[in-house]
Amino acid sequence: MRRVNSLSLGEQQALLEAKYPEALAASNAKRAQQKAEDKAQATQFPPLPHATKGKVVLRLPPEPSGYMTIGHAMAGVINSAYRDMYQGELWLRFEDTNPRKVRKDYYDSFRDGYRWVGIRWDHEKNVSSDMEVLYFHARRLVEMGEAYACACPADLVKKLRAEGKPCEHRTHPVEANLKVWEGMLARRYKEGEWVIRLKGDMQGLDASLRDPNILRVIQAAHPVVGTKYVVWPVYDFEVVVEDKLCEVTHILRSSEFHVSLQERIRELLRFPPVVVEQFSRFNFKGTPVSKRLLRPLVEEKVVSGWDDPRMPTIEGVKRRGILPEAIRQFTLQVGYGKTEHTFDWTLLFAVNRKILDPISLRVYFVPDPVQLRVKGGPQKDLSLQFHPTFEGLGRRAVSVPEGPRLLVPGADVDAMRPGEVFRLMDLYNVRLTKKGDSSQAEFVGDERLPDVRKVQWVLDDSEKRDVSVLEPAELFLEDETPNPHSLRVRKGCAEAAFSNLAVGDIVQFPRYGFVRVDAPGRCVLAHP
RNA sequence: GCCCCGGUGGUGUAGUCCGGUCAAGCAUGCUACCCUCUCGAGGUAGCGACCUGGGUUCAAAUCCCGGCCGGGGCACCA
Repeated sequence: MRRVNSLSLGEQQALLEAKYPEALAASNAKRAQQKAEDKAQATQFPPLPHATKGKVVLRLPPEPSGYMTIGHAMAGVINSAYRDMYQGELWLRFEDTNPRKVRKDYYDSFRDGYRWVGIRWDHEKNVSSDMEVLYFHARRLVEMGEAYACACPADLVKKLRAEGKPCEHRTHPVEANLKVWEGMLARRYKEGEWVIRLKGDMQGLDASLRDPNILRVIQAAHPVVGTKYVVWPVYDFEVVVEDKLCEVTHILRSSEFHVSLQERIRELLRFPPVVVEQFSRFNFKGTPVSKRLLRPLVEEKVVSGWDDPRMPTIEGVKRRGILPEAIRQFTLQVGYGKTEHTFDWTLLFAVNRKILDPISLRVYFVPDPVQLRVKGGPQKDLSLQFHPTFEGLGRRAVSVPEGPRLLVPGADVDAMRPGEVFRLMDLYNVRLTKKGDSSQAEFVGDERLPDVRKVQWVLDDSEKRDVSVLEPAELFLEDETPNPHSLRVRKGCAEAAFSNLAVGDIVQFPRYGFVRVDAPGRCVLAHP
C-alpha cells in the first residue's frame, strides 16, 4: 500500500487499469472511449484511387531542417490511415538533400514525433544514402540529351527563364556535358560554377518547366554522410527517383507542389506513374507553421523555445497536454482537401477534452487565491472522489479543522456581495460576511442548496501547494502581428493531493480547466 | 505578371464526379433549459452557410462562362 501511495496518481491509475481491468469495465471511461472509437470509425477517409489491398506503398517525406509540427503529424496520420486501410506499406524517408539545411537532431524530432502520434512505418531511409543511384539516373538524363551542364550565373538563368530564352549551354553536345558532369563529381568545380539542368520547355507557360536546375554543387558537411558528396540533387529530381526506388504507389502530400515537372522527369526516366493526391496545409489560428515566423520568436525569446506550449511543434502541443489520440481523431474528423483552412484550436480542444474527461483526476486548484476564514465551520474528515462519476480513480482524505482558514478564488469573492450564501464544494454552505484582504464567512449548513454559487477551495495550511499555471494563447493576432498577451501566468494554490502528481500527468482543475503538470509546482493549461 | 488549385454558417467538414430525395447533414462555437456538489462531461432545444454575375435546364450548392477573393508554383529550398 505504501508502495502504491508512493506512485504518482497517474501511475496509480495506469496500474489499476492494467491489473484490475474488471474494476473499470463498467466505467464511463470505457464507454466514452468506445463512443469515441465509433465516431472515429464513422469518419473514414474516402477510398484511394487505383488502390488495391496489399499493394499500396506510401511515404512520409520530412525534410529534417526543423522540428516536427502538428501539421506533419496530421499528414502522417492520413498516410498511416491509408496504410492501414489497404494493408500497405509506409516509408519514412528523410529528404535530406540540402546539407546546409539539414541537422542531426531534426531527424530524431520526426522519428520521435511520428512514434508519439502512434504512426508505425515499415521502412526508413535517408535520401542521402542513395546518392550513387541518384547520380546514375542523372547521368542517364545527360546521356539521353535530356539534361545539360550549364555555367550561367544564377541571375542570368533567372532572367533567361523569365524571357523564355535558352542559354548557350543548352545545345552543347552530350560528350561535353558528360565531361562537366564527371568534373562536378570529381570536385573540380566550386559551388555555382556548373549545374545540371533538365531540358524542359523554355517557352512553356508553366515556368517551372523552363529548364530547371536538377543538380548542383554544395560544399558543406552533411550531418549524416559528411563530406562524401559535393553534388546534390534538387528536390523535384530526387523525389522522382526515390519514389521509384521505394516503389511508392500513392503520394499524399500536404503542401502544394507543382507536379508537372516531377511527372516530366518520371516519364523521361521511364518510371511507372504514381497517384498523387495533394491537400492543403493544416493551419491553426494564430499559430503559423512557417519557420520564417517562428524562428524569430525563439531567437528573441518571445517563447521559451521550440517546445513552448504555444508553439505548433510536436513538443509544444505535447507539453500543452494534447493527446496523440486527439490528433489522430481530429485528423480523421476534419479529413483533407484542397480548400485552405485555418482550424480553430477549440476544434482540437473539444476532441482532446472528450478523451481526457473520463480519465482525468479532479484536483482542487484556486487561481488568484484570497483568504477566507469560516466562523463556526465544524470539523470535517472528508473522503473525496478523484472523479465525480468514476470511483475507480480513487479518493483522497482531507481533514478540515473547525473554523478553518481557506483559500478561495479571488474572482469569486469579487463577484459576490456580503451576505451572499455559497457552497464550498464537497464541504458545506457559508455566508460571506466580510470582503477584503482576509475575507470572512460564517457556516450556515451542510445540506445542498439549489442555485447557489459553488466554489472550490484549498486549506490554507502547510500542505497546500503553490502552483503557477501557464495559460497559452495564440502567438499571432490577425495578419502577422505578434500577440503581446500570448502567455499569462496564473498564480494559485492547489490542494495537498497535487503533490502526488508527476510531471506529464494531466488532470482537471474543476472550474478552471484541464492542465498538464509541466514541472514541480508548474502546470500548463491545455484548455477549459 | 504568367501558370495551377480552391471558395458551403464564427470555425471545420458532408454533399459537387453521376443536377431533383439539400428550403442543405454533422462537429465545434454561442444561447436557453435539463442533469451534475465543476465554468468539465452527458442530454434537449435554438442561432447560424451554398463568394458573385450571367448562361444551360422543368429543376443548379451541384454543369458552363466571366468577375471577385484566397492559397500554391514560377529557387543552384524542400
